[in-house]
Amino acid sequence: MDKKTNTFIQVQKIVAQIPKGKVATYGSIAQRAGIKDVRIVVWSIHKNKDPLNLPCHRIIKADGSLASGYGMGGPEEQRARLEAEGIVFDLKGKVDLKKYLWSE
DNA sequence: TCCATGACCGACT
DNA sequence: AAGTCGGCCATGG
Repeated sequence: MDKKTNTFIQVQKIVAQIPKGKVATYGSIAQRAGIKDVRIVVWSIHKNKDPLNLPCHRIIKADGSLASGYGMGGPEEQRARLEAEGIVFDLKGKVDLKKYLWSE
């Protein structure tokens, strides 16, 4: 419960604030969290055991493509969840970051 | 305590 | 255009 939780909370709080129908990239979250490395964000989410409070399916890569290694049934599961929220994928299987990227 | 790894991103060649 | 490398934070063995 020391600094590890501190960083964890940063990411958790930000991710939890992602509005429905929007997506965020690792880099954006890292920047918002004040972290200089996206790895911390990755670690926080990947190590997270509570996906209910952390919509990791809304987190994608900077290219607009879905993250790999999704441990919930594969990218198709993630895509289905995003589509259910109104996110549309192009023919390349990517998300239109210009429209769906969560920017405040 | 040191070494290696991680659901990534950006810049450079 | 595509491949390579560094970044710099935390975890696990």
